[in-house]
Amino acid sequence: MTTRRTGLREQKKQATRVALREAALRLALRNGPDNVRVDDIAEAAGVSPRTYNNYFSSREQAIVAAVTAERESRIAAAVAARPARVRLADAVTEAIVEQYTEPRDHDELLLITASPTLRDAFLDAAAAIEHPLAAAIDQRLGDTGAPATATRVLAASVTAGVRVALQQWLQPSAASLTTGGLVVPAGSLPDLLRSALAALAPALDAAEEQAQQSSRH
Amino acid sequence: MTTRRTGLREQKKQATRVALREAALRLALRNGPDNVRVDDIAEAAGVSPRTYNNYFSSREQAIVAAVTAERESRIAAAVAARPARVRLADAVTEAIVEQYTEPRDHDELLLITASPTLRDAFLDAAAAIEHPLAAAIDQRLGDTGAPATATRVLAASVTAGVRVALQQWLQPSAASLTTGGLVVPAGSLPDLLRSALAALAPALDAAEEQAQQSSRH
DNA sequence: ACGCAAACTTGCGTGCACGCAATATTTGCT
DNA sequence: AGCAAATATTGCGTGCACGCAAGTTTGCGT
Repeated sequence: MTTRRTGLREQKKQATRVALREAALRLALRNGPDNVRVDDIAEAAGVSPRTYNNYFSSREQAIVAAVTAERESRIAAAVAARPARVRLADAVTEAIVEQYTEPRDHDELLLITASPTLRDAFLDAAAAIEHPLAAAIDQRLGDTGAPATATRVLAASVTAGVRVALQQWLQPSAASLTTGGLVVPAGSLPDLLRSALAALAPALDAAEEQAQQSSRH
Repeated sequence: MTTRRTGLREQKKQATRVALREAALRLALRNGPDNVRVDDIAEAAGVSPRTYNNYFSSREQAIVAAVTAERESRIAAAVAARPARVRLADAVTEAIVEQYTEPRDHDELLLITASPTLRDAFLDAAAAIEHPLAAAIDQRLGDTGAPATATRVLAASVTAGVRVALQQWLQPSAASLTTGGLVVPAGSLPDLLRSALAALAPALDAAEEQAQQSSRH
């Protein structure tokens, strides 16, 4: 019920998708991120180069997909899993922090930090949480099926907040400059996420409030 | 004082930049958006194809740049121009609505609506308001020079809200579906922008409140 | 069991983005 | 004015994304 669609076909598709992203990661770790051609990945996964682009629309996408895996759906599930009485803002924040805190292999993160191109692809991949998140938020308030504008904006904003936090985290820790004030960019990812999303809590609260008002008839 | 940097060199750069984007727009209008090769644009602007990519990093970018022009800086200026006592949320919202309402030629917008690739490029271009916006917001509250995390998140969220509004506006007006509820996607751009940004007003209010508290010593 | 239709893969061709190194132009300085 | 450093332009070469039109596999109804 998670994937829908028929059986054997989809199975094979997922298989090649996994094969591709694992091959991509393995080669990137072995040869360095810039010394991996998409032909190599395709060959290592046993498909044609053209097929690679039927699965991933850029060279970097497969590599970060291997690290990111199915984070999007797990975040949405984590939001849905929180008890209905916790604040929406807290549910979202903690679900995100939880999914970004899990003990990821550090080799892979170093790999991503290495190449600017990979960093960008990583940030782009994080944007994939937007739609699942919108669905989860929509379900928590009203669940109107058709996600209202406010819901979409909130999901997009949370996604943007996550991006900002990740940017600060990946920042090459540019030290204090001539501006005088120290910018304190570095920090632990959970802290960065929490303080980024804190700025959006009032908006989430307001939406929740409004949904509760219109539900009690 | 707007651009800094020395004189004649920068002048020529801006000239070719304008030449490129105007050539791009003209050719796109004449031949249709998909029948314009970057070599054509470069030739029409009197530079080498390689130089084109020193100015624009994608084929579509020059076309949308011709329509978008300097909207980013104008939005930032419009935010700064509002009197200091209007709510931050209102200042931002109205500045954005104002800049997106100006009587743009409709031929150009039809052009963008035509090709999916151009639509994407247009949405990407809208994201360029994020940094100017962050600067403007930062100036309005505290003006700490080093934009705080909250400021960056708010600017990113507003940008995301604008993107959602533009998406709804550009939507091919998919009519009501089997879901039963009509989604009412279409509408005037100002309305869409206002209702999208309304969802973020509480967050902007909260940030403003907090800035005022810490400023009164 | 058979066969058709839908979905997936593949090769090919085209246009594109961009690193690199050579060349040309502008700038600031004396 | 003249020169050296900084900065822009250009051609070239490589790898990549993707539309298209075969060929191949899978699913499903009868």
